[in-house]
Amino acid sequence: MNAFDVLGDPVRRRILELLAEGERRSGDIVEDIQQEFGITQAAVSQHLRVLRDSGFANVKIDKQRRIYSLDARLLQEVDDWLDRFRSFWEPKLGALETEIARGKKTRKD
Amino acid sequence: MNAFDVLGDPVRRRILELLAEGERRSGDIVEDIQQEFGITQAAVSQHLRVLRDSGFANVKIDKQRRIYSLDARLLQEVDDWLDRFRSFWEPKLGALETEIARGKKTRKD
DNA sequence: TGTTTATACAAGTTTACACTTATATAATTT
DNA sequence: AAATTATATAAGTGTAAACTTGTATAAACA
Repeated sequence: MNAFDVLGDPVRRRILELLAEGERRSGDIVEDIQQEFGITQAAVSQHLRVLRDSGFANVKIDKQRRIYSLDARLLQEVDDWLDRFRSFWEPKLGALETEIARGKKTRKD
Repeated sequence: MNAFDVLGDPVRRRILELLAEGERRSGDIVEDIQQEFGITQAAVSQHLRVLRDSGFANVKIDKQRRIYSLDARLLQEVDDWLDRFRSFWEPKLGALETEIARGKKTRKD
């Protein structure tokens, strides 16, 4: 599943938003998502699997808990893809200004 | 179809990339996409429809030609959504610097 | 040790969507 | 006017994916 397909699902986007605030136990995520979307624990778990498999999230096992955290690399790739469209909405800046400001990886880090 | 779902398809992403370079006739797009993806004219036309309907593209009729152009607003929305994740890859900047550089619509323009 | 808690996985169902071929519509050319 | 070109639409099909219910696994607790 490509990054955009993963992001296509509102539940997964919400999970990523939650993870943007920090690590979270699977159960907590399940709770939040059930509140908002009314789906089962199994369904949430499957979304978490997609996020793991696609590279958007990492898991740490702590006894019988699973601690999920965000892996932002694919989101950054999305951000990079958007570069070619930015001229449509960003004011034109000097090259240096832009580079400084956007923290562009001039050297692929 | 939400913005991310629209972007989930590689053919549609490619069409948007083409449109980022400027307006294009349907037929030209069809040609390019057929080269790259080997799908029929009908399939490309359907993708163009999705792009129209979802708000990613506008069409101008010129005799029997359809001239497609990019509507970047939804892409900007995606960009805005990414804001909450940027701290994961962007160096921390002063607030003013950031605002200047990213062309933030502090005043909804 | 038996029950509960935390989580994942399996199997089945439904629906959406990315295609295909075939056809429609309208402008253009011969 | 007939044939061709440019494009869209219609109808049908296969597949993927988002769910469901039910079960497995492993740790925690009583």
